[in-house]
Amino acid sequence: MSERKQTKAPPVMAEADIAIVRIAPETSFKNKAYEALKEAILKMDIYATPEPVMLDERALSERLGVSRTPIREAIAMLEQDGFVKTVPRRGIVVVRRTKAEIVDMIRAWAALESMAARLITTTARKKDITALRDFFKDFGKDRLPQDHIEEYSKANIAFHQALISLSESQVLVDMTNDILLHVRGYRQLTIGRKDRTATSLPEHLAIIEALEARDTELAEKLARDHTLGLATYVETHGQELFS
Amino acid sequence: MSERKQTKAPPVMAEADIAIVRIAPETSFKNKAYEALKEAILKMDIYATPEPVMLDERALSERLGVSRTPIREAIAMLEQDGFVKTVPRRGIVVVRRTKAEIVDMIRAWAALESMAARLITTTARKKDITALRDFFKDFGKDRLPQDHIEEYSKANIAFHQALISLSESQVLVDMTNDILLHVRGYRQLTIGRKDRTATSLPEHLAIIEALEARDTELAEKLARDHTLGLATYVETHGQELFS
DNA sequence: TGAATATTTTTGGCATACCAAATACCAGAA
DNA sequence: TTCTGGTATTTGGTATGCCAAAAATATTCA
Repeated sequence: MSERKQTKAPPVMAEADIAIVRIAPETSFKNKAYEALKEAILKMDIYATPEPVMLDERALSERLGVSRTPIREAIAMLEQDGFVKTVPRRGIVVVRRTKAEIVDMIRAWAALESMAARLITTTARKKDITALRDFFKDFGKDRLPQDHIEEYSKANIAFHQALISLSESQVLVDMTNDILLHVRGYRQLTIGRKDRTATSLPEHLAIIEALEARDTELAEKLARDHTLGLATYVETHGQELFS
Repeated sequence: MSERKQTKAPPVMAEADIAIVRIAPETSFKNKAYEALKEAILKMDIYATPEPVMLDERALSERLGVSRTPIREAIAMLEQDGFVKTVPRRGIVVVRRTKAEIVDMIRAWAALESMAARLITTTARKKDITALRDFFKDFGKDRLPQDHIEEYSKANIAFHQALISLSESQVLVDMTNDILLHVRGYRQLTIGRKDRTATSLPEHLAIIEALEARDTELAEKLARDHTLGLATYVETHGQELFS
């Protein structure tokens, strides 16, 4: 069946062979609204005000220039993600996580990253592991992380994401990214990262070394303890912000 | 402010004290549809047929006796869960996971349960840990698990869920339950559980013992390896079912 | 007869209108 | 002034109708 069509009209097929990649399915308003709202929620500082942050369907639909229907579908999606919660006849409130939830999420993250490390020791290529050092090539004894916090913080997150990607497990990548999205806005987390920059770099390098040495147990342990350390920091120093 | 109201009109307040429990918020059609569709999807055997399973909005709305609007919102939610995928102008297809995805999910599960075990060794009460044995009290040398597979399988799942609950981390509980929902339908998983019943029980008991001994590292390792064993089984014996 | 083409049907996307519950607001009574 | 009742408004929930793209079907022409 298929070969007949292929060999049929060469001149005509020629233009069909050109990079037609099933063009952008022109994302629907629903998805556009979802992305827009998600970005807006992640951008705002949820923990800045004592009053709960509310969303209004009609206002949003007017704001984004679409009807309420796609907006409502987008909100249903965000609710599944755990970013908002709609209360019938009351409104849509942006979810604020408690300190305990944040700590729990970081622990889950530690578990997943630890598993990623384990997998990496058995499957990743040497060169890919070594490449992880590049994220920190701009830091050293002459250029301390704690003196360039913003820059180091970005390298830090990039490193963790690259690390997990090396596991070649899309599930682990997706789950940890999800967690990161929920946790990023928590102020104490950022502070925790800053306070820990001094010990952070050596720990990262130790993890890389264990991975290169294919020391499964050690890599797993180091990765776990590193992130678990952040959890402990937040648990100890973080204060409960409004309920 | 508050005490004044309390001491004001006793006779009137008397009737207000009657069990008024903020009646059931009567779940919306959207949520009812979500639950109904989710259950239907989980109940059906996705991997039984080569052809993709499709859903039809209009058919569903007629079937459930509601309009398309709540149906569409429910489907948007299910899509976030990863149970279905809607293709514009094509239809809504029930997602079928590949063997690799299933294996990855089981590995993530292993990571999370391992972390739960770790937490349990430091926080759970002795009696709660010991109570885990009850799930298997009906099995022993005189009544082997492999001779009562169905019964043991249920006890097995109940044990794992109870174990994770002991961590007192709602995040871990939710994440593992999610994974379980996605993985349960995969036939090779069930077969794997059956083939492994013989070694399963001793491994479970070993985990419980490590927990009771508050041996963090050991409990963590045993919990991890136990579930990782299932992942390996599926990876080795499971066959790719229709792409 | 077969393939290109026109037409009908199907299907998800979106806008709009209306409903009912919850709330906010306001006027009148104590 | 304060409390009570009632009314107007707000807000999420749902039903309907129409649109356009894609697929399925019918039709026409060589």
